[in-house]
Amino acid sequence: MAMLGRLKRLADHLSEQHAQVYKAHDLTQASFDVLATLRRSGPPYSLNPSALIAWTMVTSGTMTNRLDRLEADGLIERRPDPVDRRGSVVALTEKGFDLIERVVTDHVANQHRMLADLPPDVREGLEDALRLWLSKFEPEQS
Amino acid sequence: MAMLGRLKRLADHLSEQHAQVYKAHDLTQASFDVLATLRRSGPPYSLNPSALIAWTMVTSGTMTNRLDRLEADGLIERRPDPVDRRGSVVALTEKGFDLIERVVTDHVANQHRMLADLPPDVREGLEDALRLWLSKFEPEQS
DNA sequence: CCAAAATATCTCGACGTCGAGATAAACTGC
DNA sequence: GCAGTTTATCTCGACGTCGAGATATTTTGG
Repeated sequence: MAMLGRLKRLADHLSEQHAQVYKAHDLTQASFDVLATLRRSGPPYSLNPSALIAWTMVTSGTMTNRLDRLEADGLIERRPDPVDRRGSVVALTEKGFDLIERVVTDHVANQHRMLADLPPDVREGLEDALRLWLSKFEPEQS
Repeated sequence: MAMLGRLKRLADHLSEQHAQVYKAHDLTQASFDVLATLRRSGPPYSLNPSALIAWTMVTSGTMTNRLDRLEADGLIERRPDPVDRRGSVVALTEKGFDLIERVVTDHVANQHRMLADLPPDVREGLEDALRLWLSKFEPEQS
């Protein structure tokens, strides 16, 4: 019973920790997600909005809004898609790339720090339990 | 590493499950929290906004907004506080009380259903791990 | 080829949240 | 008593999200 509350509160605390890292670089979870997705896609660090929507699992309205802000901040660029005039291609600018490199470094360090709070055996048990429970909601991965 | 993502996704799925119950009664997590807090306070099912703010851990602006909606829906009433003219007293209306009774019933059943997905031994391990980890963020309870 | 269906993206209004700042009333210390 | 501080609540603007509904373009089936 109380476990559900604890799980949620813990997740909230962890998100808050993450948010602090983003904030130190003037980003939010939302903007980090987009930039990190572009970075993860590898050179030339560009994807169309549809792909970003699929990866980040937000609605198109939300993505438009995110891209508007990132573009205004000069972190991404929207270019016309050469092969589909309905669409566009979103690419990291140099400024955006440099920023996300730095943020990811901090982000990863932060994740290690968070996990370091947990003894290895507890962590393994937790890992297994989460995987099992999550499988009830996300049947298969690959 | 991936564990942090799983934890968050699991928490999101569970929240989503909760949200479905609320939605079936035309409530949101936000409005449920307020009504449930009032109900939990026992007769006469009333608290002032400050107390609600403390229990639900939201800002005063958020609480004003929540109360406005709940009042418009006739689920709560705002009465002047007889002993402090700065404040007011928020009370469940009969309609609000009847509603939250029903929702809580469903909510509890839903929680049991969610936990039933988990074998008892896994659950105990998870419980302990969560408690331990959470204690790093919430040092003491009582 | 073309009409109909599908797709890519944007627009817009509603909601929920925060946080800074207003307002009014109640306390506090002389 | 009263000036200064604290407290209770509300207001307001910014942000982020969703979802329904444009709009433009591409794809599909005959």
